[in-house]
Parts: sequence; structure tokens; C-alpha cells
Amino acid sequence: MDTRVEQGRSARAYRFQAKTAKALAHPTRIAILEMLRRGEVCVCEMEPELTASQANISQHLAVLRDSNLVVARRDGVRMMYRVTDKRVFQVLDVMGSITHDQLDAARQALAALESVAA
Amino acid sequence: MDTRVEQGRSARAYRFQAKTAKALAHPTRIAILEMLRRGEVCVCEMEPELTASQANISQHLAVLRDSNLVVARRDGVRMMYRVTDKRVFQVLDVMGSITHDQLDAARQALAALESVAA
DNA sequence: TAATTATATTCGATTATTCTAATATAGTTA
DNA sequence: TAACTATATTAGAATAATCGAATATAATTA
Repeated sequence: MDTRVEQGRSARAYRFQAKTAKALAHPTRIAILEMLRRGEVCVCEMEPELTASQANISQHLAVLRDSNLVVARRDGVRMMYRVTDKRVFQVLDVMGSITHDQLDAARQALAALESVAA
Repeated sequence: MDTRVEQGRSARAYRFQAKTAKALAHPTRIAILEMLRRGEVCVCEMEPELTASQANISQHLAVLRDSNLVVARRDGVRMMYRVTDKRVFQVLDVMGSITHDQLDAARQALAALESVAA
């Protein structure tokens, strides 16, 4: 039996998981998801809060839709987006605290170096 | 005051978070991290379990190191890798259950379609 | 010190992502 | 139905990620 982790049952699962991670791997998409914590949000509400063109925001929304992390619903001329699974926020929370602590540690290391140099 | 989510305080944070997500965004790197659940693991232990060349595994390890998700320690000729923050596993767990449920839902939708077609 | 083992790095080609600009679509209002 | 608003899509250029092949490095053993 082949026990290679990347083969068999898990290979496909890892590819899908990687796709989800890839959807989260852009600052604009993270910013969009952060706004969706509020619940359903209109694209027109996102635009003023993001530093990206209309087209670009739409493209990032397409990536999020394609990964099934969000769904869109039409409301007249507007498009309302919401998260399909609230656990994305858990992912963002944990990732956020990991990177927060990394930055913190880096700052402390820098401060220690600077105090030696002083 | 500029309240754009992607500006100011959070812009940098989102970029770092995106970098972490990017590090998770490859099946081989997920497979490597899964092995590191065991604790410290030698590259020589990873190689037989992964479907990737030695050089490629090394490159993926470099990505993980660069994102500070893992650290390496030399033990003689061998290199031992471990996770720097166990919360990555929490991230993988949640991401894993999200994608698992997505696949499940997709399968059920397919089954429903097929039963109609029959 | 030469050969060997384990791992990392570099290079170059390929493929994927991202962005801007232009255009298309779908609903709404005049 | 024409103009308008909100959003999506497409095309193409620029940038980044990925991989195989070759080579480099560092520790070990003969």
C-alpha cells in the first residue's frame, strides 16, 4: 500500500483545501471577507472602503465565488454578497492572530537588536 | 478620516495575513504541514511520503520558512522541521472541514440531479 | 582529504495571478 | 425604448508561482 500523504484519498482533499487557501491569499479578498462579517453586504458598500477599481473588486469577488466561500444574490440593480460558511471567519481569526504574534515577535527582536546597537 | 478597510492600520495586516494564506495555498505544503502534526520531522521522512522531487520539497519548505510557519534545525546531516505556531493546525482543521462540507454538498447536489435524470 | 549523504539554491521555462482599460449585461427610471 | 446605474466579463500586459535540471553547501565517514 502506498502511504504517501499526497497520494490517494488525501491528494484531492489537499488540492481543494489549497484552493480555499488560495482564495484567502490576497489582501483585497481578506478585506472583502472582513466586511462580510457584518452579514450580507452590497458591492456598492464595498467599493468606497476598498482601494481597488470596480472591475478589480468584481474580479476578486469572482475568485471568492469560484471557491464557494461567498454567494451573491441580486436585489434590483445591486448585488448582495454573503459568506456561505461562517467558519471562514474562524480561519481569518486564527490566521490573524498568528500573523499578529509574528509581527509582534519581529518587532521585539528588532527592539532588542537596537538596544544592543545603542 | 479615511475609513477604507484596506488602508491605514489594516492594510499592512491584511498583506501579512495574505502572505500566510499564500503559504498554505499549495497541496504539497499542506501535506508537509500535516506531517508536522507529529512534531519535529526530518526532510528525509517527508520525501518518501510526498509525490515531489527533493528539490521541489526543499523549495516548498523555503516558502514555509519564509512565511515563518516553520523553522528548521540541523541535526548532523539532517534537517529537522517543526511548526512555529500550533495554531496553523487549527487553521488547517477549519479549512479542512469547510472544504469537506463543500465537497459533500456538491456530491449531494449531483446525486439529486442524477436521480431526476434517471 | 576524498567520497558520500542530506539538503538547499539557482536558472530558466511554463503556467497562473493580478491589474488596467474597454466593453458587456441586467435592472431601473424617464 | 433610451438613458442610467450597478456590476460583470474580456483582453492583454505585467508580475509572481511552480517545477525540473543542474549545481552548491554542509556534515559525515572512509
